[in-house]
Parts: sequence; C-alpha cells; structure tokens
Amino acid sequence: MNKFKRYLVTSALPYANGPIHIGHLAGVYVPSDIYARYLRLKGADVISICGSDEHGVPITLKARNEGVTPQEIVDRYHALNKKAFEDFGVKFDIYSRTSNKIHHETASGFFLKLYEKNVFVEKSSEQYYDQDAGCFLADRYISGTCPHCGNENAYGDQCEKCGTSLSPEELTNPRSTISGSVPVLRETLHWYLPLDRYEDWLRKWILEDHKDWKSNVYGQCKSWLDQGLQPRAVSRDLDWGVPVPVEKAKGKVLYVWFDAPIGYISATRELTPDWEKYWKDEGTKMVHFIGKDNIVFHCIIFPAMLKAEGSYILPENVPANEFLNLENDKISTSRNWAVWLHEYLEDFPGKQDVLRYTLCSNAPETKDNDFTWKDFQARNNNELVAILGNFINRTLVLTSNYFDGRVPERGAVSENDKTVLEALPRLKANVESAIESYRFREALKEAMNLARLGNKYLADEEPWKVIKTDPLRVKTILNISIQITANLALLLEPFLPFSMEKLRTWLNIGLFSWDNAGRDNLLEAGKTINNPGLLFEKIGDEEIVRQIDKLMKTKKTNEAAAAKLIPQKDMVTFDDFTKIDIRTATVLEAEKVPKTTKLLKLKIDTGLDIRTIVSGIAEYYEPAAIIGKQISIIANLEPRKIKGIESKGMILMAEDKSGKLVMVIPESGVNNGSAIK
RNA sequence: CGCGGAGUGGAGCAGUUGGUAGCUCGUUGGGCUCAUAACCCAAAGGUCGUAAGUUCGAGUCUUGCCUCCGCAACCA
Repeated sequence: MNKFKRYLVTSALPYANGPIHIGHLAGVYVPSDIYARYLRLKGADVISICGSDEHGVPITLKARNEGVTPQEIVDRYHALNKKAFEDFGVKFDIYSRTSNKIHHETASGFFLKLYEKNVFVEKSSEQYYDQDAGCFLADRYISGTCPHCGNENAYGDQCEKCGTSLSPEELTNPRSTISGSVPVLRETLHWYLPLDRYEDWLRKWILEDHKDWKSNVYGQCKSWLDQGLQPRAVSRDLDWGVPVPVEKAKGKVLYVWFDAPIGYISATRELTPDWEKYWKDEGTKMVHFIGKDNIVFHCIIFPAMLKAEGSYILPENVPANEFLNLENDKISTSRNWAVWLHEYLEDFPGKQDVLRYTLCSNAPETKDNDFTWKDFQARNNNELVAILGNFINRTLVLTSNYFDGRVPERGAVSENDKTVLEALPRLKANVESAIESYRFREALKEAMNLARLGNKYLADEEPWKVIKTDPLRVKTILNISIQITANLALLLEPFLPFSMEKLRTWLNIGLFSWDNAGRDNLLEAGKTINNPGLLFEKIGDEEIVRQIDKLMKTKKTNEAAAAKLIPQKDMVTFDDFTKIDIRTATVLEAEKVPKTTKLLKLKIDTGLDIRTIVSGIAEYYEPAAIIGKQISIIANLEPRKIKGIESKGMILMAEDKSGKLVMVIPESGVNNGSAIK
C-alpha cells in the first residue's frame, strides 16, 4: 500500500540572525512537527531534521554593527532558537547548525564531488569591491542612480521607483550601502551551477511527475521554468562561510543558498551513521517543509544539485505555506513586528498547545492569513476550553461522581450508541488522509469534530437524568464517552502533545500507537481514572490587552525610529542655490490620476502662469480638500512625463513621524509667484 | 500588458471530475444543568470580487477588468 519504508522530514533552517516568531511556526515548524509526530505514532521510521542557517552576508553585517564576531551572533540565536523549539514541543531528532565542522566537511565534499564531475562553469567577472569595508558587494548592497528614471536610490539589482531590473554596473554614481564609499570594480573568479542544463529534466520531474504538489508551489515552479533558468553562482567573496575547497578559491566561500540545504544532509550525518539510508535509498520519502519564499531553492536549485551529484534521492513533496500576518501587518524581524516564540513561552507558561492550536487552525495553507490576539483568545476560549476541555471534563467528572472513577462496563448498545461508535474509525481515517495530504488545518478540525460529537452525545443521552431511573444504562453511556475521550487523546496527540500527555495521565494510559485510533475499547472496564483538573483555562481580556499594548508600543517605537534624520548634504555655493527657483503658488484644480494610487494631477497658479504638476500625494490628500490652498513649489525643475502627463515643477513636502507627507505652506497669505528665499 | 497565489454570509475557511451553496466561530431565540455562564437545538445572515461568454445548467470552464499578497531591502 505504501512504497516508502522510511521518512525524512526537513524543516527550513531558520536564519540565525534573529529569534523565531509565529510566522516561522505557522508556516513551517508547526506543520512539520505535526507530520513527524503523526509518523512516529504510526511507528514509521522517521527522522525530523532542522538546524540554524548561520552563514551569509546579513549575519556578518549584524556582527559588524554590534561590534562582535559573526560566531557570537550565531551562537546567541542558535542557543535561543534551539531552546525555544524544545520548550514549544517542536521535536526535531536533531537541531544542528551550519557552522559545525561536520557541515563544513559535508558541504565542501558536496562541492568537490560536483567540481570533479565538471558540473560547474567557471567564470571570471568584474564586481564591485568596497575598499573601506574590505569586501565585495552583493548587488543589493550597492545603490546608485537609476539610468532610466534618475532615482538616486536605486539598488544594484533593481530600481524600486521605475521597476526596471538592473545590474550594478548600470548604476551611475554607485555607492556601497555598507560603508557609503564609492566601490571599485575588481576581477573575481566564481563557480556557477548551470541550472539551464537541468531545465528539461526539472520540467519533466516537476510539471509532469509532480502535479500533486500544492498549487502555490507548482505555479511558482512553472513560472521559473517558463522564464528559462540561468546559471547561478555558488561561491561568494566573503570570509564567513564554508571555504570553497579548491586551490584558486582562496578567500571565497560557498554561497549561502548552496550550503544551507546541504545542512539537512550534514544534520542527518551528525544524527546517525546510517544517514545514507535516509538520503540515498529510493525507499525513503523526503518531505521539505518551507515557507513560500523558499520554493525555488527547494524545488529547483537543491534538486538540481542533488541530481547533479547523482547519488541522492529527491524530495517527494514540498508543502510550502504562504505567509502569516500579525494584526493586519506584515511580520517583520527588523521592524520588531512579531510575536516572538521565546517571549510567548514566558508570557504564557504551560500554554504551548494554545498557540500550536491557533497557528494550525489558522495556518496560511492556501493564502496569507492573519494572526490576531483576539482570534487567539477566541480559539482558546470557544474551542479548546468550551468544546474539547469541557467535553473531557464532563466525561471524567460524571465517571468520578457516578462510578468512583472506574471505567463502567458497556451493556447493550442503542442505535445512537452505534452511530457514535462508528464515527470513531471514520474520523480517524479523515484525520489521517488530511495529514498525509498536508492539510493540517482540516486534520485538526476533523479531530475536533470528535469532541463536538462527544458533547452532542452527552446532550442527547442526558446521563444526569437517566442515572435516576436506569443506572445500568448510564454505565454504557459513560463507557462510550470514555472511549471517545481516549480516541481524542490519540487523534490530537500530534497537534496538542502537552495537553494530551496530561490527559493520558488522567486516563491512566500510555501512548497507544496510531493504528489503535478508531477502536471503541481503548479503555477496559474496571480501570481507574484519575481525578481530573482542567485541560485548558480561559484567557481573560486583560492578558490579550497586554499583548496588544506591547505591539502598539512597538509601532510607536518604529515611528520614532522612522523619524530619524538624514545627515546633512554636501555644501553648495550660493550660486547653486540661486539656480533653484522656489516660489509660492495656489492650487486651482486637483484630481486623481486614473489607475494610480499615489498620483494627483494639480493645476496651479504660479503667478507667472497656470500649469500642471503631478504629485505623489494622493494617499495623504483628498483632491477637493486642497483646492485653493497656497503651497510651495520648485518652478524651474525639468519637466517630466508621469503616467503620460507632463509635470512642470514639484511641490515641496515634508514628512511627519508616521511617514505621511505634508505640504510646506506659507504661514499667511502671500502673492502667487513670490520667490522663497 | 513581468510572473505566481488569492478574492465565497460579521470573522476564518471547505467546495474534489460543472448539477438544489457548506463548515467552525460570532449573532438572535429556545432547551438543558453533568460541565470552565461551558453544552445541545433552531433561526437569521451569501445575486460565491466584477463584466461578458460556453452550457439544459457555473462558485466550479473561457476571456476582460478591479482589489489584496508574494517573487525582487532582513525575513517562513
């Protein structure tokens, strides 16, 4: 029935320049943990692999900013994240790191093998070098003037203003964003993985053989393949990373995207001497859990690497999730807009399962989703407490009250009893098939349906009434309720491991293997069950308010930081100044430019003439509200066509602390065309 | 016209090969009292982003348009 003998589950290696947040969890680690726990329960041969991704430029920059070594940075976050995962119950068989010796060996060995097979293309090129910082510059660390639109802050790979993609050499006045100095071109040698040579193979492997992949994953791959693949450099000029293991590559390291996925292999080697059985035997099912930003690396580049090497198996599936937002705003490490796992664990001790539940039932499986504290509270209070916890509590309390905590015998079963008992294997099958097709939200819902069924069963049978007339019948009712509870303990184990462990101690049972789920005799009559406590507790408004306040504070801090001033520009002569014609004018007409979000077309009276100016202020000003206003303009700015409209001049604006643009206007009425000096 | 994903009752989601629009939460009314004011029942609430087309019949297929998100500053 299943052709796979064992499973290799990988979870994207979190980048060790910050703590883990709920976005990481919902996208990758909660699903992968559920999957791995489910497989372990089935008794499958499974290993779950993860670790810190510790190389790459951003970590060196963070180290530079803080005045410490890169190693200190990664040590800090590796320790923090490893512990947070453990405390949260995300159970990896190994949580390794790419700065390990074994990883360096594995990654260079992998490179060498490809090198010896002549897979790489060697190419020397000129790249910008920052003499002050003493390093070559990645495209995105170079800024300069865009040759197309004149934007002075275009990046080396693209101009954000006009959208053209660029290469660093095209920029005029290039600057290093690291030191601010002017970079120079230097010759450098690099190795390229010729992805183009694997295009046909990838096309077949993904587009024909893996039509079962999630639509977001499949679509993204198709898009890449249709655009045609380009060779990609696998080496970088950097001193932090895995050294390129060939003679003429002194001072070069493997590019982080090349070395990071090899981290899965290194971690497996570190875990077990039997690692090859997981990586090289066709009987292994490999599944990569990642976020959508990682699709191309795990579906195209890494498979191409493995294929080129030749002895490795390929992933069977890559169930990438979309992104989770937080309170209607994009989660961002740099803006501190996140719920950090290590802080959650401190703020909500013992409530790991509540977060696991919320993140799973609201997981961004098909599209981006939003996490709100209010929803978190509602899921806890209305679902975990009211449905699941309550049903279990009812059952255990009734058993304790009527039968002294012993599982009563089941007598003759009624029609209704039969229907309920038959639901057990059905729900088990539903949960199972949902998990196996990576629909964890649905799987959790199906498992919860068992608790819903339980509540309905109790309400239908009313044992608290029947006890007065027919105590024997109550024995059957509670026996069945207890079997439901025992099934819940098993079905929910992959999702809520902490609570289910607690429940098992109350029921006085060990951990059954998954295949026992669906049975209606998990607990034998006569068995003693313990006095129950509460499985979940309500979360009050004040706790939620505290969390929301915390986020509001972050927002304020960010606004303050955004108000940071840019340094004074270079001196200009008085002559230069007098060249700029700044004057006052009055807005006569204003209308939105169609099909744009930001642009307003204004007709203004400059005193000299009536002219048109297009300005990017539509997000801040209603057209009607600014008619008649007196404003300041630069009158002699070179005219430019914006969206097909010729704009003659520019309106002077300043920014407030939220980043909103406000007009610079005369304090009291002045003549139109009066020069500002 | 860059490429991809998504737009379904107040919120979050299902809707498999086209055939009477479902689920969870919330809301309203009723019931119950074993249970953490929890549980059960019932009801209200959707012209499935929009316009057109194919069809006996479209949320489901085709095309145009609109909106949101990502690919492209760190980041799942």
